[in-house]
Amino acid sequence: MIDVRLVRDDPERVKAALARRGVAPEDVDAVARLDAEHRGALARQETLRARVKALSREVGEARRAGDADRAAELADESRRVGEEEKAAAQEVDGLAADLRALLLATPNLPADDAPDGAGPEDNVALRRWWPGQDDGAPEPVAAGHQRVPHWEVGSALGILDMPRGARLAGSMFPLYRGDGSRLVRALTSLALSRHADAYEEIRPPTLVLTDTMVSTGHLPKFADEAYHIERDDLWAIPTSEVPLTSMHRGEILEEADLPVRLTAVSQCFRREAGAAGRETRGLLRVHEFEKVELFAYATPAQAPSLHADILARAEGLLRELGLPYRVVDLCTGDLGASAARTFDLEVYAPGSDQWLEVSSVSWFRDYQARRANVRFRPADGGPPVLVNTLNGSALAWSRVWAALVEWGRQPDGTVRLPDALSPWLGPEPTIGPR
RNA sequence: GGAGAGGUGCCAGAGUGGCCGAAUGGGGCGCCCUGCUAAGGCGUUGCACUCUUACGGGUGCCGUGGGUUCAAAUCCCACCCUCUCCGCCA
Repeated sequence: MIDVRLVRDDPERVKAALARRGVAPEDVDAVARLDAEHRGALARQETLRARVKALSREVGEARRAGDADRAAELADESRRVGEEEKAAAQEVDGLAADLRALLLATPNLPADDAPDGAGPEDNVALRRWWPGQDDGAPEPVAAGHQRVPHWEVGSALGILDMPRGARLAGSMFPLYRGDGSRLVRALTSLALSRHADAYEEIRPPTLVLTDTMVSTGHLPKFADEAYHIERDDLWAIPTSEVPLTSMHRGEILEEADLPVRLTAVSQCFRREAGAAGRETRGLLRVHEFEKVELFAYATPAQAPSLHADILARAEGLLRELGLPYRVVDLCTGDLGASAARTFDLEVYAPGSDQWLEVSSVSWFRDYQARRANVRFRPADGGPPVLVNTLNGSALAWSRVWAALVEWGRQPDGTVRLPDALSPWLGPEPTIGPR
């Protein structure tokens, strides 16, 4: 949620910033108008309320003084004012709800240095990396034996069983088997151990309350994208960013304790409503996947270096895994609603012949913290200030799994995996036919 | 799931429907005293919204949400959470 005060004090700046991501200026005007109406109504209601309280106090005083007539008279007047106050309060509540709904639907202001653009086609590819690049190796060209999509490799080796996953849960719910399953586990272990130096490991709940989903901005706008368990009114998290953002919800942290750095592994659930066809084969797009997340609560001053740290760690893992990737700076038109700046990491998968998004590293400024009400008390003792939140995947395993299997496929059909996974899969890890 | 107890400020812990944003103690912070330390003395100690150029006001918050009342931490209802016992269970 953006700061309504900013709309109040500098509407032109908000309009200019939001125009970069396609929000009409009238929408900002509507917020400003509703805010003014709300405050006017609030002032009226509070004045009436103060009058009721003053009269009530006088009733008590008159009673104690033994003046029953005077007391009855004052009580009558207080009742009358109370009726007015009740009506005024209703108006205030209505306006407040409207204002909140509008603010929740308003996206974050993009960072000044986020590139302008209307959609994915305007994203800026910042850099590419591939194994051996530093030593002058040319960008790799996939050989014929690597041009086999992972769903074919997976079923040939018996490590990925999409048909049986579909039997259990419907399409787009993968079922990993044998070494395929071990590979997922190894990737999680690798990532968590790499982040353990600075990030506290968390195992959050996978099902959360509505408030928790609202804090990150996943509700109310993207309700169709999430699985909802109606009977208990719980939501399946689309990413552990959701529970991590709410971990300190409503708290006032000490500046000395910042940054708070967290890492978590969780299952992630996405309905992917409307998605079907070529883009969804195999593991390209699934309803459930496992992901290791990096997350930080920070002061505004700390935020940029943490954004860089999370990105560097995600890239570091891809380099260890030897997967060619590119870093994409999302343009204002493609930025998620809550984010001010986002870098996507995309891995090239030769068999699927696609760049696959395996991480999204975002800086939210105080947009999420305002919803979640997470603040810190400055070391100099001033009033509490909203924290900044940042997060990024490091990494999402379904697509990494796909890319590893495709790049690793040998002419004989076996799959050679990176040595970084040896601690969990043994020396020179290779997946052969069962 | 059943029975019982309880949820008050940073912590502990009082609280009769009006004089309670809340006693008291501890902690924190500031000052004083003491050569230093300990002890002691004095003071101070929430968050949010809102009005005002400012000084300074107003409103809300005693688990959450409703209700009763001229007036609610205090009475009523619902829900949530914690604890104890029982049941069930990986």
